[in-house]
Amino acid sequence: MEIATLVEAQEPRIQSLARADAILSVVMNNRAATPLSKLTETLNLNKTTVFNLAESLVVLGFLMRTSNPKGYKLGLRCLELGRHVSKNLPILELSRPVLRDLCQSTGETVNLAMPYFKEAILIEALQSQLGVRATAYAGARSNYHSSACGKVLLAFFPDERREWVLNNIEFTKLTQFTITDRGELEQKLEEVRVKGFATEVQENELGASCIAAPIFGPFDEVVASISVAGVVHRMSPERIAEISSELTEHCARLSRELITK
Amino acid sequence: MEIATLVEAQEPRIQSLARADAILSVVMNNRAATPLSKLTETLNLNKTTVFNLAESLVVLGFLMRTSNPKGYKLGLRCLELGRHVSKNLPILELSRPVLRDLCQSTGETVNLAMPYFKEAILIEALQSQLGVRATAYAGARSNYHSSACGKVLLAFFPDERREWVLNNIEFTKLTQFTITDRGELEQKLEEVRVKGFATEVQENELGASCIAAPIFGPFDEVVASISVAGVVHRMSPERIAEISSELTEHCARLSRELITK
DNA sequence: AAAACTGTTCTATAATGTAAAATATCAATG
DNA sequence: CATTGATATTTTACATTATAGAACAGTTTT
Repeated sequence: MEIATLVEAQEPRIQSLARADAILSVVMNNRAATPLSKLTETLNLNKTTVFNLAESLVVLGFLMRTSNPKGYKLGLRCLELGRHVSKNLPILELSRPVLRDLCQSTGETVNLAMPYFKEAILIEALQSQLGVRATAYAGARSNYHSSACGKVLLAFFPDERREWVLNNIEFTKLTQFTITDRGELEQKLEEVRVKGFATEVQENELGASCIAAPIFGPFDEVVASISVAGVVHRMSPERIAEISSELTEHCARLSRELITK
Repeated sequence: MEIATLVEAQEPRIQSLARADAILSVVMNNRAATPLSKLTETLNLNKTTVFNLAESLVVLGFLMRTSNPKGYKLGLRCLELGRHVSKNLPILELSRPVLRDLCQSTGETVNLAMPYFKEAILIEALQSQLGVRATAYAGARSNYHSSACGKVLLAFFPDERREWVLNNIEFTKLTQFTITDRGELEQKLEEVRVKGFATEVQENELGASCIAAPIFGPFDEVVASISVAGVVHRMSPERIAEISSELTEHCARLSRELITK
């Protein structure tokens, strides 16, 4: 089977890189500074191993040491690299004005997402100015099975890639409305392809509702999606229809612009 | 409040991490996608070594493979980590409105910088709306000896750290006005400490001029600096005086807010 | 069609990363 | 203020892993 040769299914060839990356993940997911002890126990690795890796990451700028409380947190090298990525993402530059427009016209939170490994990742997130709003932040990951922006991406992936994702993700139940059955999800994805956009009502988070449309690249591949997220009671069927038509229009234009670039 | 320190002088303990980081640097500094061959020749490493490292970085998301032209570019994992850093930098959140204010009131480009290793790094950069403007982008590094935001940081570092920087940086001559003599720079830094802010006139780039003031943390350590950069002919002595007083005021307030956090 | 170039796989080996033990540092408690 | 316990480093020896050479495959150039 060729599925095994998908880049994403492979194991990293260099062990220490995989471990260093795991350290960064743990540090990232810890609100407070992460002490060495916590790292070793979560990663189940030898003290010295983690210590040497972490200290190297400090020297390289990926981690910083904090002294009160003693531990590690993410360093400025991450920021440097991250900024370079966003600076060189044509889709991001291209869609920024669109995101602003949408945020303005709908008053809701607007996100730009791209496919990652087993999740989508938010590249940009403009917060609604309303008091009660969907909260999202750039850099956050978004489930393929429960979020609107994830579902559009998944729906329009080439079959092989969609298969791979469906085979590899866990259908985590986030609310009572989350789709946890693969067959059911595949059916919904078919609908998404027909309609040209995806919706999600409290499947990801209670009280929140979301609409998303796809952006295609020069080879007709989905490269990103834009989503509008709001509080569920503001999202009447009429409003959803309204927003989705505005959204799909914008996304279609962005796709065209991407092709001519 | 936690204070973070940089361990700058040491070598990374894990070779493969150092090499992976070097790969990321090369890829970052290449405008176009970087092919394997270019990586191996710039790093002077064996083909296979670089290949294994790079492929691992792909699997982990730090790099992406491009097919036209064939090569590597930075991946979304960098973005994910970078966003997490900025999301958790209190100084950034705190100063964002100040940066906006300054950008509005002066009409010039405004930057927030933090100390990195042998350079400062721009955490945020708000571009002036004027046609002719100083260009800067978040994630970019800024020299300690030639930029205003670098010089303020350096000026207010504890002696030991300033010593370390002065001993380790190269005084690269960027324009005919760049200070390339250590003694001269140290004298200027003394002035900076007396005045409370730093200026720079075409030392970094011909035609550009810059003013910067320091932000202090809870232990009276410089943690960041804000700079206002503009085209040199717009920066008359009077205007510099004007801007610097506004700037130092803002920075002093930010310092106070940081202390009480 | 051949040659030159770039990227990838295979394999042996030495160097590197690893982990155990020893030491040091710090915090908490009697 | 000593004593214990917890956490963080350093040292050291060894085994595994990363490495590089060689062979192979896949492209592009001539």
